[in-house]
Amino acid sequence: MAELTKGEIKRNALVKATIELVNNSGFHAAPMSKIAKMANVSPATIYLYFENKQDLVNQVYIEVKAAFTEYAFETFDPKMEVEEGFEIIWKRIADFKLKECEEAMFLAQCDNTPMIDEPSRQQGIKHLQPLLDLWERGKNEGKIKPLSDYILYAYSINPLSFLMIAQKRGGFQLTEDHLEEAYQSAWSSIKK
Amino acid sequence: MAELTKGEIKRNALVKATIELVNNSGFHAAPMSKIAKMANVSPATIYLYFENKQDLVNQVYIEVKAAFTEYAFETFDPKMEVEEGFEIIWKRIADFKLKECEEAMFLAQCDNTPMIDEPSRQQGIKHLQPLLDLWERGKNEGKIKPLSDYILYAYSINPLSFLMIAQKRGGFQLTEDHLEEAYQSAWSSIKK
DNA sequence: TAAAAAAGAATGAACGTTCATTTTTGTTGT
DNA sequence: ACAACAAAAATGAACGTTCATTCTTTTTTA
Repeated sequence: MAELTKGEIKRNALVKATIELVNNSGFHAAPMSKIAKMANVSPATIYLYFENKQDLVNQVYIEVKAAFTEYAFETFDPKMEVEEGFEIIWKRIADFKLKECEEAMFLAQCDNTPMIDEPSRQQGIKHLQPLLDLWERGKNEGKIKPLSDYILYAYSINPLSFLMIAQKRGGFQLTEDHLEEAYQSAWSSIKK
Repeated sequence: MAELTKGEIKRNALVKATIELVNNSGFHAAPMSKIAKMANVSPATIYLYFENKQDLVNQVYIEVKAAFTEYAFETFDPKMEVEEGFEIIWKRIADFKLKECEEAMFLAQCDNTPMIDEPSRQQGIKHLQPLLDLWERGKNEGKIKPLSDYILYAYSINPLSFLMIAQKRGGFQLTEDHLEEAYQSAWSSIKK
């Protein structure tokens, strides 16, 4: 286990509390006082680690996004065949969205609102490069449709966000079978 | 043109102002005073038309959602063949998301945050029934994959939301060609 | 001219942030 | 090993502001 200083522990608690509260109530109903209480910390302590509320959510966003992409590419190797690489990345992303549901919900909310300021959002996008490179190669090898990265993402990766939210809100249970179906849909919409 | 009473005009201005402000700043930075100012109305006047702020966004959500689905199904007829029906609905939805960008952005934000309370959200879902019925028929006729409605929606309709936001945020221009490609991706991921 | 609609100013609560203190930590001299 | 103490971390209370909402008055409508 990594050695965590007392400060890091407190900071992590604040990050976790922010995610949980923003997920369940939204930015507008996640006051600093509640975040502090949930992290067992004084409101004033937050300002030892973050400049202000905006800085807090920006930093949480960047960190969660980084954790997400690190997880997504962990078992991927750029030397893999395009088909195998895509399947591995896709399934890691699916894993993350279903297992680290809180984090993924937070990202979805950030990506669909003006909650995060633009520089932080840009920062979050950079990490996706390995997937874009893989697609580039897939297009060159004639294995992937010659579409814009935005369209490829919209039809292969992004649907997972919708399914995750549907699952979280109830009324839909995403089983292993569903996952395999979803993967087939994803691949069939981008493969040549 | 429909005859609008003075009250209806004021109410519409409030709805429009709410959409614009929430889109650009988020719920947390869209105070009643600004909404009122943008609608050229006194803050107190808002309370003649809406109970409170939550009621305001709930009502806006329900109305925009209703306008969206009315537009989506306007040229659709349940007697159509499944393929034709789907294409027509899909393209109407695409139209709406690209032309009525403000309204569509607002819906995307509502659908991905706890901004709207649960009853209002349920209310908004109901309108999609014609599409679900079409899919049901498509499955029975062996034209559409026997997948959960959630997965069908995630892979055929929802990607449009992602593309719309990407377009709005810049860096991506959704041309007519792109649209046709997107439609083909949508159809190929749900057709049997 | 009465009723309805609208306005601006007022109100109290809640919020983000800061301040004055206290507590904890780590270092030094014995 | 430990007392003394300075620096850092953390706190609860307090501050000024902003917000949603209401109240009283004025304007518009019928």
